[in-house]
Amino acid sequence: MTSSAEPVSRAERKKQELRREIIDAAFDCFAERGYHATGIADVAARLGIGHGTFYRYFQNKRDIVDHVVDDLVGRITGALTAENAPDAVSTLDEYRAQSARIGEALGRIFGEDPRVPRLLLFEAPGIDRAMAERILDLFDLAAALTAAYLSHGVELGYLRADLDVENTARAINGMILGTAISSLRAPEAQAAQSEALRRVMYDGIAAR
Amino acid sequence: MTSSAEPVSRAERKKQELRREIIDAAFDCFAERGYHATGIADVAARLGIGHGTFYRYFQNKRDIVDHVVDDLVGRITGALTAENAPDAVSTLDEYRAQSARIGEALGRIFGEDPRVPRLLLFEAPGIDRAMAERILDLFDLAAALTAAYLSHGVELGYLRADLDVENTARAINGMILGTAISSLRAPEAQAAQSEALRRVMYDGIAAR
Amino acid sequence: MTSSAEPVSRAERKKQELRREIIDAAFDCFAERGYHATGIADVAARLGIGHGTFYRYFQNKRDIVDHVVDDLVGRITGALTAENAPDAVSTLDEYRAQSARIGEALGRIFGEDPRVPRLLLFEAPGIDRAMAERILDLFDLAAALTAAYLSHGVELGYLRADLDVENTARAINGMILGTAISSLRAPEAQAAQSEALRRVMYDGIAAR
Amino acid sequence: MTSSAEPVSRAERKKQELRREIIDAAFDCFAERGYHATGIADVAARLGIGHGTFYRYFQNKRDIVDHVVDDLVGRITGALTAENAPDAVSTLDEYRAQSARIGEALGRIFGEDPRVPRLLLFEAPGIDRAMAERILDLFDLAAALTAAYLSHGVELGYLRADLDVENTARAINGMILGTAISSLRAPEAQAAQSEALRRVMYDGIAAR
DNA sequence: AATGAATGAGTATTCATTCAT
DNA sequence: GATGAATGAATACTCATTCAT
Repeated sequence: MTSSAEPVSRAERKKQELRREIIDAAFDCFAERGYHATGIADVAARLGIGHGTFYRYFQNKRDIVDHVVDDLVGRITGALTAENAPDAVSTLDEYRAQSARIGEALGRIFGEDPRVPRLLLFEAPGIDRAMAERILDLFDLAAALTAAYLSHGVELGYLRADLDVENTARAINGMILGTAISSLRAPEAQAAQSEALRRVMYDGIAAR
Repeated sequence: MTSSAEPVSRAERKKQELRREIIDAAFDCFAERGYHATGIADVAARLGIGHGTFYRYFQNKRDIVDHVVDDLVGRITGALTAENAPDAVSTLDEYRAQSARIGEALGRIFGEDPRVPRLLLFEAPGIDRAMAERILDLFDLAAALTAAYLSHGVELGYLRADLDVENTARAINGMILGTAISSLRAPEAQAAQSEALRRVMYDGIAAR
Repeated sequence: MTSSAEPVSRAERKKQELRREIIDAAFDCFAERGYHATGIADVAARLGIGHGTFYRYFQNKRDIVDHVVDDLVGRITGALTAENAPDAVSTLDEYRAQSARIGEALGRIFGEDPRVPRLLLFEAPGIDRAMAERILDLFDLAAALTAAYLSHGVELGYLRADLDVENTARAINGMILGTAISSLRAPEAQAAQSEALRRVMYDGIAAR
Repeated sequence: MTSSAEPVSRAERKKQELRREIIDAAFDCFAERGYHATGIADVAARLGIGHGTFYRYFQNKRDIVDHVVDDLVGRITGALTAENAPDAVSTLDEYRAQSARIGEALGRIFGEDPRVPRLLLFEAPGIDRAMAERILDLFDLAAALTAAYLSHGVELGYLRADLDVENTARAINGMILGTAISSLRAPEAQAAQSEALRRVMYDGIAAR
């Protein structure tokens, strides 16, 4: 009765905790051994729980990977909202600072843990058509965000007035993607990569 | 014995032909239904051959996908060599023409048949670690080629002298990758994509 | 300790009540969805109790179905004893009246609720050998009762003196069985069925 | 080329043979251990084949039991057609002879191998609703046949003119059913059972 | 050389039962 | 006493691969 008013009892909290742990363990397994090579038993064993327990928390193997991706997508979109939302800045200085923050945030997410790009870019798309579509949705979402960001830059007069924001957004996201993939093999090159990306973006490659 | 000197007898030719057809059929299946969802029986059925026959031409399921990827890699590197090799040009005009040719060729390969990027980027990396490494190798190769191309551009004075060719190459390849992925959903936007890519590359996005 | 002498305390009564409800719920489930398709969780959910609670009242899934069958067998034998016991009548008129009463009673039990024949004839025998034997025991019991009834009829001079009571009893019970099964699909035909059964029984089908 | 005209090659014949053996083995298993207690592996092991082979011949476990039942139904209807068809006789003597033949045939099918009634009456109805319906269909079919047989008897003046053929048919079939069930425990009583059945049928049980 | 019948390793999933709370 | 979270034994089914014909 004391804490019955709170929406979460201790049992409920325990439950959410285990749910979280299962998602994490599944992420580990899928990223390390691959979705198809991972059995539910592997995920359960990693947590030291019975594999029947898994099915108390998730419908089936396909279900968990959706939640794993949800989780990653949440992390990424979290990095691109709030203070980093396209319209959260209004001066050039702020714009530049935001630009740097976004780069850093993405760099941290993708670069710190190579399992993130591995799962999202290498494992997920091959799971099935529905998942491939989810990843494409994610690219579309990212393109829309970047486009909004560019539009804002054009409005501020910071970027070229004739910029094709939509397609340029996709090109820039492609560069970020390339950085993420590079980081799978050469994590140490990430800073230089980001710098190169920024230079291409702002200055192009042509001699003046 | 009579014709053992000749590299290819009629039987041998037949054999090579079927081998080729199996690779193509496997490509079709893998790209359309996915590697794991495709059975050897599906590939054989598409050709109207017995599925036992498959094993007379390829070791196993894993073997064939390697050959499918070989085939695609060959097509891509083919587009980037000969007249499009990094050092095949020596004037700015040639350099620009080559640049356009490469863009066109890649656009054709990736854009004309969405199954190519789908297999190479969405299916292959998730098959297993070895295949993921192959795809990363492919990215490295592409980066090396692009870097050589950029170096040449710098030497010619066409590109910025302080260009970080290695990392810029990866950024540019990332943009190409982004274009290829975009083409999965919006093939009609490809031309505009390429144009945006080129403008970013040569001019950057900043207002002057 | 205080009321250990009394056979039923309030708690004990509660317990018996829930026990009864579990049996009924199990009967419902088994008859509607089938024994194998029914989970203990289904039975518990129907009562709104936790499925762990089930095991405080019954040993296991196999145990409960025994009790469900017990219950039905009790209902049936109840209809065939007391005033309907084979030797409860002594005149032809009483015999006839008893005959009608038995028919009515069985008709009510089997006909009113098709789940009774469904469980007893369709579900139970397939559960396992032991249960099949129980059902055969039930047939034997019914045959013995009917045989006693026929013997009595012979003694009263109401039935043919040369009647093979044992085997005729089984034949008659077979007809009742047939009626019960028919009622699964055509409950409305039950009265006509019973009439036809009686006519065959008493008059045969041959023209005179 | 020699025998390519024949619809069945040796391979095809082999295939049909194994198919037949699987049905028989499944019948054995289902009748002896029960449908649910029987695994596909059991059926395969009984034949000394790999259990994967089973799936080359039947869709799934549910599929095979349908074929087993088909087989039994075929045997039974076979006994009730041709010379035993309701309208295959035209004189009283023939009618009686046919009656005896049918009794004999059914007695042989049900009595010789107790696994037949066990599977059909004890196992099949509890498998699932669809199978229960099949069994009810079988009862309906049998009732229709018996009714036709009785109608014919009425026309011939052999049976009571006021006979309720439909319901009487079901009563009679019930007696046959009773005999079949009895034979599970007392196969030796079958002849006496049949005789009692016939006497009830033709003469009734009442004293004259 | 081609075939496809046979094979069985491998795996996702269910559900009766237990037991700590 | 009641609960339901945890468990893992059990099993149907798939499909890559082999090999006799």
